[in-house]
Amino acid sequence: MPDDGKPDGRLIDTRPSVRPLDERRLAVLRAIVQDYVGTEEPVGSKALVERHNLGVSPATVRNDMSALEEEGYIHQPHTSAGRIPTDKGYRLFVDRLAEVKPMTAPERRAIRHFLEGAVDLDDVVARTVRLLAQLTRQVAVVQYPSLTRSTVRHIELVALTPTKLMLVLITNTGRVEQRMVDCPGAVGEGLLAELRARLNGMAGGCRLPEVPVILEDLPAVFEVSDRAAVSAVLATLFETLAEQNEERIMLAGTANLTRFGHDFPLTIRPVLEALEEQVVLLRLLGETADSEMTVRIGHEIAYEGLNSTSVVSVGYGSGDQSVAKLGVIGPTRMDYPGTMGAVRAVARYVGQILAES
Amino acid sequence: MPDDGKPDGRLIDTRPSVRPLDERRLAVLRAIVQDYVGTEEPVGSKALVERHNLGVSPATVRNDMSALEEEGYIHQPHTSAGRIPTDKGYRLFVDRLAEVKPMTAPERRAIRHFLEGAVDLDDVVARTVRLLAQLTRQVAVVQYPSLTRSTVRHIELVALTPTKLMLVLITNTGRVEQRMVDCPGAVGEGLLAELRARLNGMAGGCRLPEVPVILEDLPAVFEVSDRAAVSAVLATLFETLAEQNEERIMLAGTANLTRFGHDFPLTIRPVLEALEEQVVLLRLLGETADSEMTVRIGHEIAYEGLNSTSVVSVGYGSGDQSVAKLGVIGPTRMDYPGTMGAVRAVARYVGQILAES
DNA sequence: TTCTGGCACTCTGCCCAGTTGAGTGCCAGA
DNA sequence: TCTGGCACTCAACTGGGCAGAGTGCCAGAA
Repeated sequence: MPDDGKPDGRLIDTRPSVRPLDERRLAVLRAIVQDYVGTEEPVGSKALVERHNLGVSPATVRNDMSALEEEGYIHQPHTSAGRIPTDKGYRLFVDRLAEVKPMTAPERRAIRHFLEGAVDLDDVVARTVRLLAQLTRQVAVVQYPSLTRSTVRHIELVALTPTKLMLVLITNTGRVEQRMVDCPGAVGEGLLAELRARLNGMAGGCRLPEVPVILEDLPAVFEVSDRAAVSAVLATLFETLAEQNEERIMLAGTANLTRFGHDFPLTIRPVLEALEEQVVLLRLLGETADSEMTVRIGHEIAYEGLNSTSVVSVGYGSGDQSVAKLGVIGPTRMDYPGTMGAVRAVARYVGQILAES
Repeated sequence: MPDDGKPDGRLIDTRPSVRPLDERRLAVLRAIVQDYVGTEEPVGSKALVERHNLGVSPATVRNDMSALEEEGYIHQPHTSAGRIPTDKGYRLFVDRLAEVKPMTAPERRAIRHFLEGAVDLDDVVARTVRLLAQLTRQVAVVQYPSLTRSTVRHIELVALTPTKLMLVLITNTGRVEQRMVDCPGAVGEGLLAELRARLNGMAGGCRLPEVPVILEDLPAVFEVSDRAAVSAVLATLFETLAEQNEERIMLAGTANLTRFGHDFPLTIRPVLEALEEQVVLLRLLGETADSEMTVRIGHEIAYEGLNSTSVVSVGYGSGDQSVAKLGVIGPTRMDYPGTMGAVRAVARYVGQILAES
């Protein structure tokens, strides 16, 4: 059989549906995605050869389209209409056809400058999310640096009344959590000072999840009469640490949803609903790979209301390690290279800003 | 002239445009508002007499409508269509024709129960705003108890490094603000303790805006060598107090915007944009009267993007005095009595919850 | 084998005219 | 002052016809 001559014959191809897509077909798919993203209208063979110089005639492109449709990469709303990429088509585009489009130097300067103006953690997050929304013209989501990854900078105890303490936990990312503690008996200033010193001595600099383990035996160090109070404080502290679900998220750019498509109310409603559910957003970001950028397209997203959207997300961190995630939510029909470029750039700069402060 | 017999003749009427509207006309206006709010469609004379038993014929109602239109209370999208209330019409409806619809007993119980489950201030606000959005099926806004009205419960200073302090301000409403302070020189533990004691002694229990006045001369009490550090701390404290624009707001129910009307994208876009501007929302709530419920309708709202909406807002507080505002934003075509009832009820219960905690 | 030009076909979208029906304004009479 | 009747207006719907974009297929060229 003449097949033998081909280096990538069927038998050794591990990507079964890819083989029939030779270079030109991929180029056609890329062109379709690009055009559709631009015009928001099904794209036909003639328009395609006019805008991109593919070097072949519309008829040829039609054949390729036919094949692409066969494979499920594009789809036709009705006979005698142009083609629209499917989720699978976008996936292929993102994986093999698109380059992340880097920000230009002036853009990068602007990002950096804007973020540097922040005065505290809240402001950093607020600025980041606004910036991201503006750059991508989509909905941006930024998660506050998470408790699990960060370390204890300081633990403070304040006596409000003899039996009522306030516990303040400060992390290296600048986050502050405070709780009230009701102690079973009066707590003297001496005990308070000792407890404060020991807490900071033992737990200072530690990762938050490790703190309970480290402090486990602390009550034993104190006088029997004081142990109840110490335990109460510890219990509250551990509770604070454990409440990881208290992770906060900030959102911006919801007005951009209005640029979603023509069939508004139906599409936009579930998205708005999803955006109000912190849980959904957290899960969305939680599924992001730690190191590299994650793109989820349409039905790849577990949450049903977001099935007509795509999510581009990435971790960001103050050092080499990521402490939280951020991302963008937009229509599946979005400018992936541009969006990915913006997301990556913003994540990098927030990381730098956090590391500096 | 025969006019003399009428007790409310022109000369003593201080509401010029109201006189010609006798009882029945007002009833017609009320009926129009009610129907339009329900159906979202222009309401005609025939439908009106069918649904409400006005005791007169459609022709009569038509005359009344004509008069109402003359006065600017209703308006016709085009000849041979029904009538729609104008902003002025809604205004009259709210002022003179509508009763605030009280919540039913089970509803009140549910509200109370739901709010009682809150664990801290954040949670109270979060629950309140969700509840309000759900009850009214509109966009709800709740302002965090404001700094200006609240008092100092405690001020804490924590040395992070010899020259870097952390200042924590705790208010009686449970709100906590923290700032970093860079001191010009090292701050000893003794100085820190004295400063802490004096700050709390002098400012504890005071209203926040009064604090700067009270502490103005504090540096003079300390050794000359320490004054720079004290001043630095005070500067940061005053800054924190002054940042009233840092007032926070929580939002819920934006998905309800999709029920806004048919002409979506145009209406909803500016609203979403407005909702992302904390400043706009704060001003909106800021214009709320302290004690009573405020209703602003359509063009009565200063911000242009919200000209097709109405805002129902009211202050709430932990005691007799209001410490913050909350409210609802919806289409001018909204159920005013019901919305006002819900807003009032929720405000009352949040107040109670805050007072208890 | 692959590409190309040509051709017939299929749809949607748009325009146009005609019809329907809700709703009005006005008027004369109770 | 209210009512019934009547003519009028205008948006919304309907159906037919037309234009245009796009396809699929086929026979012939490279």
